[in-house]
Amino acid sequence: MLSERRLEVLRAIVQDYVGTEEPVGSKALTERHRLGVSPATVRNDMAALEEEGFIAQPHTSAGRIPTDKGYRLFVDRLAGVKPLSTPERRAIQSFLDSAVDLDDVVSRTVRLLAQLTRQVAVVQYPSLTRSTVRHVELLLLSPTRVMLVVITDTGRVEQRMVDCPAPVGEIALADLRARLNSRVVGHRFTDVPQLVQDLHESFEQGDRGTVSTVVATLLETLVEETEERLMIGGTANLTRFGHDFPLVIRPVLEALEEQVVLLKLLGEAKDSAVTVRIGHENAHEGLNSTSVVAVGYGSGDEAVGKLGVVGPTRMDYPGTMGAVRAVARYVGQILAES
Amino acid sequence: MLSERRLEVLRAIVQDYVGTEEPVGSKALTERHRLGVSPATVRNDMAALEEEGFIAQPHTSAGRIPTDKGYRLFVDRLAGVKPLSTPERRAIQSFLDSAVDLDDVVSRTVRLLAQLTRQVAVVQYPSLTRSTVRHVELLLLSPTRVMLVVITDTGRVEQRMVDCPAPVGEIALADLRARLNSRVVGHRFTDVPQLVQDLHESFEQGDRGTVSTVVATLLETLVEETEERLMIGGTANLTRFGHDFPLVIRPVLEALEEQVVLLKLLGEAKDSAVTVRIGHENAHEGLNSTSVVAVGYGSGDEAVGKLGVVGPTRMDYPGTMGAVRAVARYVGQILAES
DNA sequence: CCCTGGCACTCCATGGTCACGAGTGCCAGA
DNA sequence: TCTGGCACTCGTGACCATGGAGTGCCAGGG
Repeated sequence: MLSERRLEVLRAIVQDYVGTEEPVGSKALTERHRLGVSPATVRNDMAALEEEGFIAQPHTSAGRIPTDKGYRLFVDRLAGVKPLSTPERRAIQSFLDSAVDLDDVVSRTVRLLAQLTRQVAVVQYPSLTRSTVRHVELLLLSPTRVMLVVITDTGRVEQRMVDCPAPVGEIALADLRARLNSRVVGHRFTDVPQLVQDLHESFEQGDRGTVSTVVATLLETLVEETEERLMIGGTANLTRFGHDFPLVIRPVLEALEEQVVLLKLLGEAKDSAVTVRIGHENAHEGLNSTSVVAVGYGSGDEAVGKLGVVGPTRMDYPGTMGAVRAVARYVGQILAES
Repeated sequence: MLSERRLEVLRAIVQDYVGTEEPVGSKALTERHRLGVSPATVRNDMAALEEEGFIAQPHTSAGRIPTDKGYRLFVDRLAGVKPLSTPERRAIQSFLDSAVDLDDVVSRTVRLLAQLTRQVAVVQYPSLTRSTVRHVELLLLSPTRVMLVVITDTGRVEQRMVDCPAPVGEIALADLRARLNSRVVGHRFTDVPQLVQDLHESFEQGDRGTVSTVVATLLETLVEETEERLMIGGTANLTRFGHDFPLVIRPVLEALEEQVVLLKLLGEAKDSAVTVRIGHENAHEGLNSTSVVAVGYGSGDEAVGKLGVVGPTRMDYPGTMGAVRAVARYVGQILAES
């Protein structure tokens, strides 16, 4: 067990190192923090902390640097989440309020997060897996060409062209439209497949091909729509990684271009609380020297998406967590309103 | 006027420097290239080339490095466009052929360009300024809520919700739909505003508010749709910038995040021929140590969009130009087919 | 007139030495 | 259990010497 003071020393080390980006020694520590003990005592504490693996020295006779484990302890037990100032909150709100559509909300959120945290921001588009169908529309563009439009309860609209195997008339189409709607309206995307499974059976032989094609396209559209997309920004902040950054930055950039990796990363975050993954806690190798701070956002109690930032393990955790949490809240509000 | 041999020397310098990334001296040049003259002669030529501003030396008694002006001459007069190999072409084609929709085409193109050139790729979405309206659909979702759907001749579909100032009936809506279509179908986006200008006048007083709202939303949609968007990729290749890259990379990353800057950059490219902007020829300051190779792509003779790459001025121009040109061609083909 | 070999000069890069200072570990004493 | 003191370790930066690559210039030859 670590004594109270040793934890205090660890906290001081983390804070100083985050600020100066340089290994911190016992003397400097006692000068910058009111620990009430001498450097020699701090040295003993440091030795103990190193023994436990919370800090390390780059080389003998250099100051100490927090390890991933040290940051973990710091985040879990020593640091709170630093709330944003009132002006900051106001700025966030007004910036997000002026968004005109979903794309705009997401892109503004990314820029906001990047600017607030001075790190790389990642925002997942709101997931539609829980969306329901509000209306399905079919338009006859030519005898064998139908446009399929799906409207969701979130106000999102998707459309697709359908080439029919045989000419189709307005009347048959109206019939299909009506039956389709009566079956799927109000239901979740995920339930649609079984709801329309045997729809073609209730049609005449001649129209079955068309019905099947339309239904298939509808299912395709819904599946594709629930695919998760995301937006990133603030990559210029990667230059803040530190001196050795040429080596670090490449795998990070590569990881950032792999949407799959990022989605997995965000997916690991809990919905409700800010989740922090530090250094090697990240499964992806290229991100071993970065930390990911993420949280879910949503209009109600359920998260409809996640957002977060990627930065050096040496980051201001309380501030970053505060910013991420605040942005997630406001995004949730905005989405609930629209 | 520069003699033939001096141009040959410049070409050799550019080629060597691009390959080695180190200042090239007279002796090394004569060894690696069959110039048929001695180092001393080359030195004289170099002095002349330096006098004219085509090359420079980082410090006295170091080798020479091409200047922006030197690269310019190289691109204009000394280097051809290196065509891709047949396997490369085949790979491009099959990779692009498997794209399923427009977004996919663009994203595949970006990845392709980045991989082929090993540089940062930028692809502009096909512009819709020349598109025409194929069909306008209005759907009554609730008494005061109408969905507006616009279908373009390129198969693209856009939709928007309209909140009407007063309840509207199916009949009035059908009327509006018919008149709207008869006016705008087949016309270009840019012509639509004046075509629908006085449309509301032919409606009864009670419906005019709705008509105006719908028309306004239609115009909004078309304007927004013609807004230019783009996609970038391969930012990990920024690490190939060279030793001094920490200083160079930040402004480049910043510029890449500014869509406006990039659009302007691409906009400066000619439609039909591969355009190269070298170093300080780029208006944007952050890109003063980069070169931009861009070209328009299109399904017919007209360009519907542009694409290109951003890389260090020290780049393989013939190869890059070849790749950019080839990709643009195939993208044009793909778009023409769909 | 142009090319060539020779020569002196410049300057960067490399590597070695050295002193300094920050930081540590340990120990004896309060 | 804390503290002050002390010896020790190492990385850093300054300084210097050396080597080598490259240049500019000049005189001589085709």
